Amino acid sequence: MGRIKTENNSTRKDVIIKKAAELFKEKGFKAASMRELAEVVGVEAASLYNHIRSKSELLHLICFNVANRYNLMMDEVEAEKTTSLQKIEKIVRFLIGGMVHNFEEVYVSDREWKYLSEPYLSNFQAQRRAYRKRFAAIVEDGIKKKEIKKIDSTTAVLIMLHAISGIESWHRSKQKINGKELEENMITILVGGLKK
Amino acid sequence: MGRIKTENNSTRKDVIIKKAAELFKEKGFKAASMRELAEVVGVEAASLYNHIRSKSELLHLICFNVANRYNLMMDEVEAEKTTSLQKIEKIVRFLIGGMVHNFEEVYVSDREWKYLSEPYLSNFQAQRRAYRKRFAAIVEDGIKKKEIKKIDSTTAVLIMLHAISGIESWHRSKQKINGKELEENMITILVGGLKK
DNA sequence: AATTTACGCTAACAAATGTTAGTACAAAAG
DNA sequence: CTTTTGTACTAACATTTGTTAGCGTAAATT
Repeated sequence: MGRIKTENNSTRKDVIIKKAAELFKEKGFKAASMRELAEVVGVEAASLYNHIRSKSELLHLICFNVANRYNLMMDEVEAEKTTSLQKIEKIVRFLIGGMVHNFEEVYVSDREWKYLSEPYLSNFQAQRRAYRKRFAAIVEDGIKKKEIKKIDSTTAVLIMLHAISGIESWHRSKQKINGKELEENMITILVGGLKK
Repeated sequence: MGRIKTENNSTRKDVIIKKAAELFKEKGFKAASMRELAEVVGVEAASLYNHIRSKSELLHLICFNVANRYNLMMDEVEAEKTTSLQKIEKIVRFLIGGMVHNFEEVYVSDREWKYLSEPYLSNFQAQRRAYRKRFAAIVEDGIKKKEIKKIDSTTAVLIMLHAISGIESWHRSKQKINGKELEENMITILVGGLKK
């Protein structure tokens, strides 16, 4: 077989990571084998190791790529001088966008992170906790300012994050409404459910 | 080692299924091995096969147990003569209760069903689809009767189901509010987000 | 053109997996 | 007490797994 085909200025490693995200999404990290990944990439299994260190490296590259993007977004939102509800809406829209346009990667980061190996596992979990805390703080702030119903902020965050990760079902579904429409519907229900 | 200890009038098979649900929840179906399960049960791996046919039998027993309960609940709700919003509230409360009190089993059925083998996989998916359709029909009905905001019913169902399955995080969380409080908060946000 | 690097291949490995065969013995049934 | 059944054990199996070693050649660099 020939070489791994790259396009634009992505490396061969990038190609492998992309295909890995698709495979891990479809089969789950544990069930996906390196031989399957190799076949999708168009190469023998052993050849993958010219580009990557291990299977678990693939997982942590995927997970931390997503986590970093989320953290950056959160920095941006916190810096804004807008109402809490507007901040929440921005976060939710960002997350929905991620689920719609970077589906595989986000999905894997969401569902397969528990197979990360140490020290990445602990690091990832810490980042996740911190991120949720920041999100909850915004909700809390909105409650104090009476923009938002008096509810448990942790539960509100939990609902939003998981509702969004459910976009997975939307991807699978046959008769799907378009992405923009999905986003507006989700905002209506989620943000609408918070508003006082 | 001695025999598998049963209590009340549960069979040894029941004990294995229960432990399997816990293990599958913790490690994931693929990552959980029969040798690990055996250790938890207090027996050698080969001994499990005196009670069960295969690893995958365990998974489908767990999944269909949950699916059957859900279908029965749905029959009951549909038969009621109440408003759509009341029906939805009842469904949501039932689902939350399941996540709180039968956590392992429900979690496994929710996240690991894709590892079912045929023909169980197709059967399960069909039941899942049907169940969601029934749920969406109730939402649809509420929209027609102007009890509920004009939204895409499929999206509404997706949000509710996934928000509820996110109770997983609540289980993991250290400083958790109690189950009843969680339920009321979820109802406020979810049902509140639908109400016109 | 000559040399070095990148990258593909085949072959093989040790470990882990689900599962079966065959055996021994305790509990239940007669 | 005797027989039968249920259930646990050890040993072994064929596969599948991630990964490494060693080799050859095409591409890149000089």
